[in-house]
Amino acid sequence: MRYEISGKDIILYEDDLELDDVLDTGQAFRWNKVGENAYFGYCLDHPLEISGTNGRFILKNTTEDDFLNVWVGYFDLGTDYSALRTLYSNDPVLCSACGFSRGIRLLRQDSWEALVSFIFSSNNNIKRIKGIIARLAEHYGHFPTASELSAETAESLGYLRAGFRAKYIVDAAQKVASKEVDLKKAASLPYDEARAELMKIKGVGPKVADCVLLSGMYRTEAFPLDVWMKRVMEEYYKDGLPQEFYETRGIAQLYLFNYIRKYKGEEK
DNA sequence: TTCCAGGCGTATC
DNA sequence: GATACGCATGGA
Repeated sequence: MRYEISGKDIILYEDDLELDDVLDTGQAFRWNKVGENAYFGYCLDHPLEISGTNGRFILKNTTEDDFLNVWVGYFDLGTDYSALRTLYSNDPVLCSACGFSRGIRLLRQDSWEALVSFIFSSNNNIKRIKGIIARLAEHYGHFPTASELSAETAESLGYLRAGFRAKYIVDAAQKVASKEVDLKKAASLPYDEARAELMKIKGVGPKVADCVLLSGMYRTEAFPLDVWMKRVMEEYYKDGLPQEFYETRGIAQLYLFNYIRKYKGEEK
């Protein structure tokens, strides 16, 4: 990663990044495509318009402070994804998946934002998830805190059209606001304990907990198994994923998920 | 009309 | 602990 300041913009040079691979693949739900290789979206309440491809990107109207304090972390620019793909290339299936979408990275999201987002993702599709979250942030004028949402009820959240998930959001907000579930502490617990802690929240099962751990707490050993990944495991990894990938299997999952969803999704 | 969507809670065995 | 089933909503 290398960058330079150009007027009010930041120019970012990063070979292992494509915006379509990270911002439009179901990792984060607050980005909208505003042109070819161009997106507008948010990390919590930090807005960003970013565009570019093939190793060169422009972060429009971004200060160096915001770049270093928010976006370097968000896009995980301190991690060498070429080295990860070299590791994964020891496995034939992962090797294909890495070649299929080279620009994938793990977005390091805020844990609360990730928790809310992935509760909404349950038995839902990406388009609707994005709509629900957009209505929520628009209603408050910012991404609401747990404390703000803890005063809501399933009924008062009716405008979200979130269906049965509204009551889960209220439960999450109340438990996080009261520290009954302490997201900060959970982030540093051993994996199994952290997962169990998150699953105290109604609407958070194994899959949502793993998504929050991976995307919201940068626990790369978390390995979300959704319907698509279950197909991958049945088809290619009947004996489980090779142990050598354990520590970063969550990132391996991103490549595999994107591969199966696009490749197999278009097949049927 | 029916089915499905990055699952989960509940009931039942 | 494993396995069915319902669940809000909206698009295909």
